[in-house]
Amino acid sequence: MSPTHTRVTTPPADLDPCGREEHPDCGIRDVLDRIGDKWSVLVIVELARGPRRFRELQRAVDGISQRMLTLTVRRLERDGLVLRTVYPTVPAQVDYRLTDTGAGITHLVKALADWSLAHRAAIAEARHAYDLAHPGHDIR
Amino acid sequence: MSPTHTRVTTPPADLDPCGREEHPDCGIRDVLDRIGDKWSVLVIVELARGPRRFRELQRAVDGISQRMLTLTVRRLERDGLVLRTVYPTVPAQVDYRLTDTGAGITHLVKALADWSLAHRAAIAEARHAYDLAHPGHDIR
DNA sequence: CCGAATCCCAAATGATACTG
DNA sequence: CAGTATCATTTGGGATTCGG
Repeated sequence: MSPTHTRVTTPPADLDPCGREEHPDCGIRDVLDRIGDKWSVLVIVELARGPRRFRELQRAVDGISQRMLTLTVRRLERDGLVLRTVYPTVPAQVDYRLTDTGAGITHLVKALADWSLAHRAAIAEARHAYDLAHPGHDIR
Repeated sequence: MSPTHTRVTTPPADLDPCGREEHPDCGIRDVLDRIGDKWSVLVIVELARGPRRFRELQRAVDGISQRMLTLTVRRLERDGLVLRTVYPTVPAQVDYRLTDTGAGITHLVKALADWSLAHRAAIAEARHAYDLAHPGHDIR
């Protein structure tokens, strides 16, 4: 039959913009603002393999500009995920390593990567089908 | 001694842009491009609580514009994470729900949220300390 | 080697008005 | 209600140059 229930949800979404009850909306924004950018995760992944110097990181991440690497590691340092150590040699030498907190995030990253690999094919297929069904409809 | 190798980077970055060896870099980019934007995760979280109509979603997510909600759900639909159903009533009625694939991603999101909540305080503190130690140094 | 400073472009998002 | 169309703005990020 047809849906007879008129009111559907319409909860008081005004109060408490964060997560009332138990759903985790708000916390999520926090993480995503931190690792959702273009490079942070890749840097974390590389650092998860061991301490790295600046140039090593730049070579490993492949494609990152000097400016973005600087910004990325600085933000990670600011959030306490990465420890930055400067050796007053000449020329300068700086190494980066994950803090304990930063190391903990690698588990999440791993889970993300696993899920992605597991569903990559399905997603690609869905996209292909969508694009066939909606020619000229550009939403990218 | 000094580094005798003159050439610095400029490697054949064209070949194998993805991850050689076994590290999962590439897959990660895939997921992040999908859920790393400003709204996708919030929409997914809301849909995880049950099917929603367009307006319901907009009210629930709180802050999202009509335009961005449209774009977000369209992309999720394209990737096969969300199923969009149009009822040819008047006025129009459309509902959105997670596909099985989309539902599976909620576990990741949950893990992300949990981690975030668990470390939120530590991160806030780290930021505060950093900002105190680096006054006027804006890296946001 | 490790950055900071500057300039500039492209993409993401927001605001607003209009429509079936 | 559920969008589409435009325009304005903000943001992310690349290229280049300079300095310790």
